[in-house]
Amino acid sequence: MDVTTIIEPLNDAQRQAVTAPSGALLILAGAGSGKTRVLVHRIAWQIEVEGLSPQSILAVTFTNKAAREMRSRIETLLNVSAHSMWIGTFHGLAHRLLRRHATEAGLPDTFQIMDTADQLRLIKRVLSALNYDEAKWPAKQVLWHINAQKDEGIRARHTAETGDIYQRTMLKFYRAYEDLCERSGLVDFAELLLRVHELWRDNPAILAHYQQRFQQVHVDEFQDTNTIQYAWLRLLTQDANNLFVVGDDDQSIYGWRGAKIENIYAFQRHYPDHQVIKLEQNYRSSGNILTAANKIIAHNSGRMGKELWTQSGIGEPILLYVAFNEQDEAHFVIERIRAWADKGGARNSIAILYRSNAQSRQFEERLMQAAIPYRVYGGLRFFDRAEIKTTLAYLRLLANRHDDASFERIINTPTRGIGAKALDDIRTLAREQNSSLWSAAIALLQSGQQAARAANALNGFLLLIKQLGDQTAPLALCEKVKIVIEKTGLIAFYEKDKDNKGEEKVENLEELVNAAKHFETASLPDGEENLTELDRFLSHAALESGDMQADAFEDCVQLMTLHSAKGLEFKLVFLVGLEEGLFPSQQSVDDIARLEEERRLCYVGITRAMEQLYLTYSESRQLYGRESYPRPSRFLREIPADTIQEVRMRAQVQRPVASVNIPAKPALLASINQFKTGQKVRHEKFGVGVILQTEGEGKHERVQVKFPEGIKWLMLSYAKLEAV
DNA sequence: CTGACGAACTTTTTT
DNA sequence: AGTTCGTCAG
Repeated sequence: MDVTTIIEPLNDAQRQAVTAPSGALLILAGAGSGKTRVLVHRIAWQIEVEGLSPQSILAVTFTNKAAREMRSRIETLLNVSAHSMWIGTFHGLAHRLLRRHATEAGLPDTFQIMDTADQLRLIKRVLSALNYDEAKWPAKQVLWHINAQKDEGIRARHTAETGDIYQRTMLKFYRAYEDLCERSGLVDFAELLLRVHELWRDNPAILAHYQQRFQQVHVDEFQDTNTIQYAWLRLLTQDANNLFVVGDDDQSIYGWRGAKIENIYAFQRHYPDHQVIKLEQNYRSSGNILTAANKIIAHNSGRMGKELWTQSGIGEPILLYVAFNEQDEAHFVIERIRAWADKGGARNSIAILYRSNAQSRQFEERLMQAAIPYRVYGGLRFFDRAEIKTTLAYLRLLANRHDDASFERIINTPTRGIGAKALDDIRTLAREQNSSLWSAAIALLQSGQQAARAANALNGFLLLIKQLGDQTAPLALCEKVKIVIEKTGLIAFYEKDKDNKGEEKVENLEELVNAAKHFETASLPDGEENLTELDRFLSHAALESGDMQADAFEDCVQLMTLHSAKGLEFKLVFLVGLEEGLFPSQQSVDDIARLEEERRLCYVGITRAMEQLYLTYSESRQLYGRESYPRPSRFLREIPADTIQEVRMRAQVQRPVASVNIPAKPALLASINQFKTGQKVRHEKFGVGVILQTEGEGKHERVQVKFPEGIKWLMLSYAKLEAV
């Protein structure tokens, strides 16, 4: 293979990164600077030029999608199968390692992975078993606490029984939860990572084996790694310094779920001989967009420092639209989308980006009205759907009778007359004899203490599972699935459910059979040879919740949160709802660290745009059922004026009734002389109040008024205020 | 076990 | 406002 294919398409900085000698490398890759390309070409370089064998390559990503993309791009570039390379997510790779070394890691061979919903179910069980009131100890909070501990590498046994009641109680939950997981053979997502860390830490021989095997370790989105993930990487590479990480401190937007930007600084301390290479040339956006992005992010402190630039010229100005209300905002956006499409622009090159999911509705309604096809990201994924999870729970119980999370899920789904009472008895007995629910159910039935009807129902369930087990044992995976959905009555259950969703669920179940069939042929066991096909399928389902299929290739306008937009690019981007309290979100405004994360989110949003960026905000917005009059986002002020142009549109939407008869001019005049701090005013809805402060001018002038029911910001040109 | 009513919420999401 | 979740009666 010709080496020029690898280095020819690269710019200087990229080439420097790709061809750097082995060692600790930190690639600071700005948005749109070709970071995946660098990663892919680096790996190709190591194989083709440095002569590394594909087996000695490890590449870690955060999402399955990123892993797939990297693998396929390497295959395209090298024109060989990348099968023998370890490319995957942290969780996927951890899973693989644990399957290989289950015994050393202290896990049963057939351990299964549970997702967050399963985990929550188990925690609820722990809480009720320990007799704690869920109102006072919300399961969600306990889950969060346990995961946070695991992400920091802390086990229950590492924590001393000191501290306040809260700490001690949480510790108690943590301990009980660990016991339950152990007994059920279940492992949550955080546990996968923690276990591998412990496996390597406590088994020098195993660690040495992998240290030797993986001559080069590559990490994508390094700024998103949490404590345990970084600790994992360090164990693997600390002696050889063979760690190649790519990341962007300015695009760290997952601090709230444990990601540590500090890992970037820690990297520089831990690998003293490291080299830093910055990728600052941007191949995505026009000059104005980059200028705005650079200026905004410059307001953050403690950055590594990076300035994006482009050869492609200034481009169109960024356009700002100030809407009366959220309907007007949506209307404006849809008009511009229509204009873009009329000029022949593809709809799937358009994105509407918002801070919170709730904002999508206005846009969906308008798009629907305008008959423009659209797609909202972030819905339920395939393996997360209730009917799918239920079927999987049956399969899991077939694979392992002591899987309590699954047992609970299906014991009465579809309903078979096993009510809360019976389930409670089973739980109590399980607790008393310290056994799984399955064993307890058998014991309960044998004790003969139940009412005839309850005993009958329970017997029916146990029998069903036993029969299914016997019947499906010799069958192929997809036949197993087929039998399960038929014999359990799930199909019949959903067919009866005419509430317009039943039909879809039946289709999904059939799709699951398909997925199983596909899995039989597609999956090559590796590191999982000792597992049954069913076990492997179940792990696959847990680790890969499955992108939403279909629609993806249709020519649709894309609607998504700023978080889901990371890594994507669109010719035309609408960044909407730029208002204080929304973006930055209310919860972030009085904490500098969180505010800076919001700013990075804004940076991410802006840098999604290739050709045209629209920013919008609304002067009034319905929020939690109340009318609010938010101030424009501070981020707007951080964008240089010469890159922005305000769009004036004639009102095509009715103004709110309260303001329809107020001509703009008089309101403006009135605002100059009439209202001052300390003055009393009357509002038709809020009553009499006192002005606390004023701000802005002309159409944008607003006053803060203290009313009996609270303090409000009011837009003078819309709120009908009378002097008292 | 279903359905209805009322209370309590309400940033972001992957594995 | 709209949704979800838990409790209560039937």
